[in-house]
Amino acid sequence: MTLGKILFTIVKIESALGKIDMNLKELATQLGLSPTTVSRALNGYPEVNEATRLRVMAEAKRLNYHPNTRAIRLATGRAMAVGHVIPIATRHEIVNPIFADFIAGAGETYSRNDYDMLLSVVPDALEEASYRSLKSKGNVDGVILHGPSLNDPRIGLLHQIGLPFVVHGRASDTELPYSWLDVNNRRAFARATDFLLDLGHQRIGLINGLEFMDFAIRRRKGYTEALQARAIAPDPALMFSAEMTEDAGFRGGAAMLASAQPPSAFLVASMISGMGVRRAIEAQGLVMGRDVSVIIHDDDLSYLKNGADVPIFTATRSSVREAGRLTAEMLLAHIANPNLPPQSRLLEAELIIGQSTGPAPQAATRRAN
Amino acid sequence: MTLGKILFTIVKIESALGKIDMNLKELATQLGLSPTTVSRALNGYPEVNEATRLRVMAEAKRLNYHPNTRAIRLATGRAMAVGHVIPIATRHEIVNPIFADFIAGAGETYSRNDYDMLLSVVPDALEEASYRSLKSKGNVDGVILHGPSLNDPRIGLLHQIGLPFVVHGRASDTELPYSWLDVNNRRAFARATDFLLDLGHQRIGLINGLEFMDFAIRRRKGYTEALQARAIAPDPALMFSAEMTEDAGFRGGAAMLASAQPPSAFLVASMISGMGVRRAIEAQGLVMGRDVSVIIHDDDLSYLKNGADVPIFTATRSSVREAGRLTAEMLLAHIANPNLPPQSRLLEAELIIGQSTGPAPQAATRRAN
DNA sequence: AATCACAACCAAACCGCTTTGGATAACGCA
DNA sequence: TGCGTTATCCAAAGCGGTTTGGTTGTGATT
Repeated sequence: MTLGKILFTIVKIESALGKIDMNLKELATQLGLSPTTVSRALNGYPEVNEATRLRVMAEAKRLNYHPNTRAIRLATGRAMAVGHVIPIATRHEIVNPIFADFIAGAGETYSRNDYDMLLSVVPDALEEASYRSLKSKGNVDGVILHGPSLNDPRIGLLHQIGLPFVVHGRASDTELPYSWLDVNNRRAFARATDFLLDLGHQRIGLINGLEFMDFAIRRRKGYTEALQARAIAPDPALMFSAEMTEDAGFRGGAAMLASAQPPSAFLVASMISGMGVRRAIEAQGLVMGRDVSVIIHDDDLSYLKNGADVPIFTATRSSVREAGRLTAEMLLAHIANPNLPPQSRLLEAELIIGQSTGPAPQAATRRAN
Repeated sequence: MTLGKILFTIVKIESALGKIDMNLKELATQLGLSPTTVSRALNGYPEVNEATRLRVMAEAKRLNYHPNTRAIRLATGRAMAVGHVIPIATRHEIVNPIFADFIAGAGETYSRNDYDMLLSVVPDALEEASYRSLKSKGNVDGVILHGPSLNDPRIGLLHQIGLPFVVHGRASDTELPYSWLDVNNRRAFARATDFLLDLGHQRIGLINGLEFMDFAIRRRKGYTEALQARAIAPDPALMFSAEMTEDAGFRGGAAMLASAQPPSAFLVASMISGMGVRRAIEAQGLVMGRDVSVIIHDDDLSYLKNGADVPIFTATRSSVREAGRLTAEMLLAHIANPNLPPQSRLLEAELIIGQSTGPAPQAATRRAN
């Protein structure tokens, strides 16, 4: 018998002894009280003598009593859980680092409020069924909707099945009222564009996310509006849209740089695609920040910091983790009070100046003219 | 009244009418049967006439009956859920894209088996309490342990509280038996080192993950063993250990390249740190794959593909998403049969040849001698 | 014809908590 | 002294399923 096995056995015995799993009835018996009173004592109801309450709580702690969540849920009809449905396959972009950070933020809120977070990873085609079953089986009290598209059908669906929800982002063109939290993507990209224009850049490439996603639409709008405000006609050759991967960033950037009238600056949808754009710039033998400027949108991911003290990229920054925290709080408020009218919250991104931007080089300016 | 409000109202009314929420008893009454028989019919028990079963199932579908999960859980004592505890703050490296892909894979398995996935995001200090409450409150039937460290205390804890679990990775020096699934990190890095040595590289830098993590320890072991097998003494100046971020990859790579005896090749822990290393190489005016070779470990992340057809990086590749699927399957097997002895599974990484490696340049070879 | 096995179904207990609707005793006040 | 309050506590009925321990009717067996 190895040491491992011996330890294992000891642990087994210990845990067997300790496994008298306490329940309300047992605890009540031990205390010489009724389950009713014990339940009320523990849940802070007023009709319990304060001395009794203290005695109950002490005994509960001593006997290591923890109410069975399953029973509470059945009795109260609440799930004490929030769902996040993640469709995979075609919309796989959702399994991305941005999503991970959002989840981490939301999870913090749930933990603080004793809510569980349920993640459903389902094939695209089953997404609707997934929401329905979440509701009808009573698994969750509400959900957070991720990655809304232009006129997202899920909003109508959730309304219809009566499941409280908050959208992370917005869905343009949707008539139904709903709660949402979003970053002011339009303004962020307009400001970034303005910043580049102020530096003298005339040809600015847009490396956008997929443009059936609402946030990407708004970013393009901010970009084009800022250009038009200075009487510059947006050039379709300077607009690229794809998933926000390193590879896509590279391809989009490389294609534009190879064209007859290359841009002298880029506006990029994410840190990761920004790294691809940088690679494309360097592959041309150019230097980012000197020959070509880049501004990214920085979701302030915990593992993908935009540099330590000095940011690598000039960026429009907004913490997606914080967004997760706040969105979850909004949802919990709606769950606590179902009559709450739809709420919304628009976060502003801050413009961070890093090393990736500089005045438009003369050569580039000449080329542009 | 806006169109939105009208639509909203219509939807409200519709959903109010449709909300007769069916339950077992109701369904049984409609069918003229007892709840017992209906339950058995739906759950596939043999003591039900086949014709009756079909009638029950048809009626259940017609009336849109879905059993209440909370009730099932209470009645059966099973949670039908698996937990993943994610500590934040100091060990925040866990909220990383690799984790996200693992979760996506595990989630697929859960969905297929009608299990829920519970994510608990808790502050470091509360991690132990979190496991205990998951168990005592009966929220989950088992958990998956992430990111094991050298002699991970959580393994003893889970044994003690009697919660079924499977470890993603391994914990060296742990005496207790436990189930795990891991990539053969030692062999992967040994093979990669061999490959570089075969190309003539003599000085190979290691850009490793944090070395209190088990996988990082094994990778270093593979690296040093391969060197020693060719009578090359590992040089501490060529070993760097940090979180697997782009920035850390850059710093580690830059420092080594700036030294008196720079490496002609790097072995890097992840795609992301690899991108940092590439930046460091290019910052020196060198070309990756020609002047300096790089091999990364590629977790085959869905959003961070290592190039399209031709891999950017030569890499040791192993899909972490697939690992998630398999680990979850192992756990479900243990939950289904608690007497199952500990299982383990070691996945081999494949060596992918990309554009980031080439023969050691003469200059580098001379410098190394 | 009596017995038995078996197929098909059901009543009621149970899971562990919450909550409704009292019950009891002490207290306050006319 | 009598009665309404108030403070405490409790029995029992849910919540919506599963499961135990039957019951009933029918055809086969002897």
